[in-house]
Amino acid sequence: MTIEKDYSPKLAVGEVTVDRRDIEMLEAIDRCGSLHAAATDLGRSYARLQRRVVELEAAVGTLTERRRGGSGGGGTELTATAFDLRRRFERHETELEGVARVTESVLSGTVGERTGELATVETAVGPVLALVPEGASDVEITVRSDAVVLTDPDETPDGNDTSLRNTFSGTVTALESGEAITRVTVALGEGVTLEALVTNASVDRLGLETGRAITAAFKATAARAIRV
Amino acid sequence: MTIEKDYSPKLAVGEVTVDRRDIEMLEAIDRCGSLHAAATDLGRSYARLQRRVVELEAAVGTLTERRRGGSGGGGTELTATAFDLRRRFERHETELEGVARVTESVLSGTVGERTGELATVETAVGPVLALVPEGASDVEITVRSDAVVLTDPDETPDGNDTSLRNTFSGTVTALESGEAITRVTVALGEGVTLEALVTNASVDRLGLETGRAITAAFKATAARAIRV
DNA sequence: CGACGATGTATCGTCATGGATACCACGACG
DNA sequence: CGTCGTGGTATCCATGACGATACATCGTCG
Repeated sequence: MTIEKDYSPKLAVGEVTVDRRDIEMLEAIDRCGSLHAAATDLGRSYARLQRRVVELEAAVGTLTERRRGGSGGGGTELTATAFDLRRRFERHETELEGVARVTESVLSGTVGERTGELATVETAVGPVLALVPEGASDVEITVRSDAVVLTDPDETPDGNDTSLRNTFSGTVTALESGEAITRVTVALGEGVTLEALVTNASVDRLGLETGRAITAAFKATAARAIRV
Repeated sequence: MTIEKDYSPKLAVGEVTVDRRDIEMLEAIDRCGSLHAAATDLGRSYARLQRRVVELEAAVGTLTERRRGGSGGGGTELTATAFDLRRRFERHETELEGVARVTESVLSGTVGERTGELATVETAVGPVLALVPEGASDVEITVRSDAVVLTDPDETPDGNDTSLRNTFSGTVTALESGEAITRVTVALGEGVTLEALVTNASVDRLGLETGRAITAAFKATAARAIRV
């Protein structure tokens, strides 16, 4: 049985929450030019659409200019606020989609020294600096594959001045190439692997191939732990 | 009116989708030792809980061992599958929470050369390699602040052999420090800024302060564009 | 000045979700 | 062998979301 990560993006504005359906409604209004046309286009009822627009505007501000009478009987157009809301929602949705589509690596360990929300976690492959929930002791750290940076071990100075706080030496064990992107599996030893999503250009530049020694790094702020 | 990013994590398993409420149900069963006790503890009805457990098990597999009769009248315990499902859900939830809590930077531009899902986007501060949806031309790129890596410009060789495909020179314009983490704002010029979430230790190591010249980098696979 | 097509608004019926209740089956233990 | 607290199942009802319908309002244009 395959389990797939799913999600539903929302924007919370005071009491109301804007969901995908609301955004689709705004898009239909923009596309059709009137609430009536948008309602029929979406297969929804005019009454609900109208009430929802009023609800949203009470929370977010003016989203539409609704005119009645006149040639064509009137119509409704979106305001800049509405377009802004839509862009904001789509950015949020895209980020969430990224989380759902990207693979993650899991590192198990126990929490050591802590400062604020950051803590050192002792794992099989050494200490990892990660965001750890309050009061946790045994944890699993998840690292998104699009947050893992690969570097040539020969070119990496030991005390490199970057904000990448977690670096590991490993060996490439698998490459899965797409049209522009390759998923690289790096074995860190002790049976622990880290996946990295890199461009095919990076694969060439770094000379990535099975067996190649490589350095994998990720930021502490991109590593999140859960209690286990 | 402040807009907050929200979300609801789900796991899709065939026809059924597991949501936060299901996980809370499993946790209550584990905590209370029986469906009846879990139902009263959650303020829900026994009947619904029981039916939901059956529904979930039809999709996911055996989640509980339910015994009736005996001393105490029986009881229900979770299986390893249930604990595994819970951990999986919580990892997913934590990743999504990361998206919602972290700030993002936005870069506007137009799409240039494309290979597969990757494309070069011309922005005010130069070309950016990002994941771009099919057929888009004018886009906004979002970059999560926990995906931005800061490096010392003096120590960064021009053709560094990393999988960080987007690097920019900039100046630190703001620092907002928490207990362990600092949000750094980097001005790239042309009014474009990039935010980076780094540990306080990195702030010290890199000598970050307002006015400091710095190099900001992020992976192409961590930059996602939306049509605009 | 009436027609038209849009915006507003109220009301009703339908459907899904979920609690409330009742009743049966089960099995160790006193 | 009855009691007790569990699991298992069916039925009823409240609630909310939403479509369907009906009707009033508005303002330009023929």
